[in-house]
Amino acid sequence: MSDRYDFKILQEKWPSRWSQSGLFKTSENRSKPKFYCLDFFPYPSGHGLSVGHLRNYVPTDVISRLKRMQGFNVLHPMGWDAFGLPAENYALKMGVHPTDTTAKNAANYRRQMDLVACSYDWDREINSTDPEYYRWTQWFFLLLHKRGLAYQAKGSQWWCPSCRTILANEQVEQGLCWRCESEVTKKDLTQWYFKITSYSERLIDDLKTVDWPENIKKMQENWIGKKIGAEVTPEHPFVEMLTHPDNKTIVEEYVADSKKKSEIDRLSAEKEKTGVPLGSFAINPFNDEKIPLYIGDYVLSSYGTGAVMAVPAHDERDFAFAKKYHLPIRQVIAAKGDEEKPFSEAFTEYGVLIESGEFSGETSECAIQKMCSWLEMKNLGKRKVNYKFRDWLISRQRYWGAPIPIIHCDFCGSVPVPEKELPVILPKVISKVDSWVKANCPNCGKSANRETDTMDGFACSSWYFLRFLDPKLKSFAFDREKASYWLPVDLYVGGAEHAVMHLLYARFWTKVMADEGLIPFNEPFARLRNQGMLLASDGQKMSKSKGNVITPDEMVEKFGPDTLRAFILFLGTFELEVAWSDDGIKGMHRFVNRVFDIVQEFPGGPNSAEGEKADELTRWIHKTVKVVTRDLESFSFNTCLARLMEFVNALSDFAKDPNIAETKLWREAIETLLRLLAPIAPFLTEELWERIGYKDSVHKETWPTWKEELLQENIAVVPVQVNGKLRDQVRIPVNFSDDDVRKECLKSERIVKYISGKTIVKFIHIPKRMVSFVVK
RNA sequence: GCCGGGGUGGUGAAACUGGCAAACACGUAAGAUUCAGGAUCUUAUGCCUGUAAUGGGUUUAGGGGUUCAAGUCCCCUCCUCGGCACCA
Repeated sequence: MSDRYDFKILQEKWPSRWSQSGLFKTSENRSKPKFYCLDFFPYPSGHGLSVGHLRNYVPTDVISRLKRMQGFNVLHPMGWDAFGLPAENYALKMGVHPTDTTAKNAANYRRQMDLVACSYDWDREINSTDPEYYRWTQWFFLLLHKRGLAYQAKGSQWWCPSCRTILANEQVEQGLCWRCESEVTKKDLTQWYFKITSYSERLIDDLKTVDWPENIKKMQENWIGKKIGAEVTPEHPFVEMLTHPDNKTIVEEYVADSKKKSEIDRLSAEKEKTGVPLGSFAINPFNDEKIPLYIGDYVLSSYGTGAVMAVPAHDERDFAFAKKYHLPIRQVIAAKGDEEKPFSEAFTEYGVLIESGEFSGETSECAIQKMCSWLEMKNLGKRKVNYKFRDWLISRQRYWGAPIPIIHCDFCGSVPVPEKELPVILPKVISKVDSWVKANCPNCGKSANRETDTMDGFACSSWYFLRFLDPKLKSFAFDREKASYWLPVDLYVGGAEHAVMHLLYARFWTKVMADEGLIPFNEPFARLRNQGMLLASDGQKMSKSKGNVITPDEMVEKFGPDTLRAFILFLGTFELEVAWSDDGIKGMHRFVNRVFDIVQEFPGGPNSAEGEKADELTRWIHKTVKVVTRDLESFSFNTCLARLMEFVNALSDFAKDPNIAETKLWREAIETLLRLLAPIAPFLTEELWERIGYKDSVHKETWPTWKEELLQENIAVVPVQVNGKLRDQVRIPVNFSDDDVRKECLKSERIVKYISGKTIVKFIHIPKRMVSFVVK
């Protein structure tokens, strides 16, 4: 047997043994506590995985392995969110059916995940494009429909010309399509929506109950955009109704004109605001004054009622508009104490009301409340909560998706496909096939047409975490009893780019399921963490077109899976973006080899170790167990590796001493090292575990624990400051009183040098940390 | 504009409730080994200064403050990345 670390031999040797013993199969042994560790549902792209993806999959794998060793029942599954455009476009271009591309790509992902030893339970692999999967996506559509949460409406919506489909609001980022980054335009179409807005309150409130990164919670909150104001009758001024006959022509021209302008122009904040008078007036209920009505392009039709009371003196946009059209600008709020100050631009801050009748003198905050109450009292209006949030548009004008299970009947309207007829299976051919579209109305039996739009892919990922519990179950989407055991997901890891898409949609579906009584929880993901992006060594994003992609395949070939895994963890702070380093991975390879050599060369012996050095090694063992455990649990993978490196550096020193290296204590040290390293470097540790004499797998070992009392030292080396400057380090027994410490410090010449001839004004002693003299 | 994250050596980064700034690596330099290259090992490495030692000074974007003590807390300014953006 080779006495060098040869990862290629280990890669041959171990995987078959592991799969034979079923090491990573999830057990349903309910006597253990459970841990559900999940990755975001990946789309298996034709490019395969890059090392960047491993920043997601390696940490979750390490945590899963840690939790297994800690005695948890771990569910760590993987599956494929495989509906989507690339496969469809590829099919159109190359004539290969998406089913085949999808299967091929998924198999490749799985091969690469195996390559880096991800310990998924592959018996639970799922694929959203499998009819046995999407039948349940369709079932959930029907559930939403039944509960009045799915509806059709015509409206102006985002259209991506490159993807040739409508998108939901969340899927447009800075005017660009989230997937292909094309500029989006608007289009009017009748579309299916899910009424996610009726869950706005709960989607905000329940954020308090989850352990998620603050910024993701904030993004969701901002996206929902709750705001309280007053709504004053009339509630909806339709343009035609309110247009005075004399102004009809110019208003119509204006509306036609605005429609021609591109979305980009209309959205620009700097653009000059335009509008035309309707020729009619509204009455301000507060002072009975006539207010001219205008139609303008800077008021959003989709927010609130689509009509606003302009306040030119206190809003920059209204100010600009009023100036342009010579409308009166009346100041009613002033800065406190500055009420007489002349006024030349919009004053948008809160202040004190002036010239506002009975409300004059009130602060803005109070006035808002009082004026709302005043309106409500007089029955002229009421407090109103508004949200920026829009309903989720789910129709996609694409082939490769889950068909919306609806039949359009001329007589009965849109009729849901009966549950027992699910799944509505996609036609084999990528085009509208008459024989597929034609169907009988489930209601009246007359001939009717199927809905040809498919569902947004985010529908598939809104419930997939339930399917893993029992992926082959025929009778329902998931096993309800298992759901109450396994869920919610204990740890969920993926990229921050899904902050307001997938994560919001999945939360919404979960709440609907809870309302239906299907599940006993309201939030699907208890703890969420986002990995940072991995850039190429040139600091740019890895992309095929730039030719800077690094694959796990080439790195495993060069350094093996253990080194690659450890390096991915060591590379940088988990949440932050970091650039790949070719030199860095060599350093990690050195470390892995050092571990191999030291364990191999010094397997320990029967002697017992005594004395100061033995105590020191004992402290090292316990301290390392403590910090490594803490670091893994807090996602500080980089410092975790640093601790393990320090430990190995220290062991290298200890090994030089035969009074240590041939003892049982040394044996304990290397066994502890192997256990701690097992989740990170599964091949290396398994091989060494065998070589030091164990028959069974290191991955079945229990996670080491530490004894707090064994990491205490009797003597602490404490820094001593004089007037804030470090002057010496003094060895102080930990049980010394403040006075003893003071005396001990004053024995140091280096300290006395700075104190002599002066008086000690203050003496501070923080045990084991710091001594500080203040002298004058 | 608003919201959120950042700014620490040549590089990636550490630093728990304020308590030795720069752990752990990479890189670099010198030495050992080697026919050579590579690999490995040892030592040094924030900056300035130096009488060379157990020396002195200085340093966490910039400025001010609180404190015996500040990367960490408070105030102001600058830069940067991400999200939202005519939401009245």
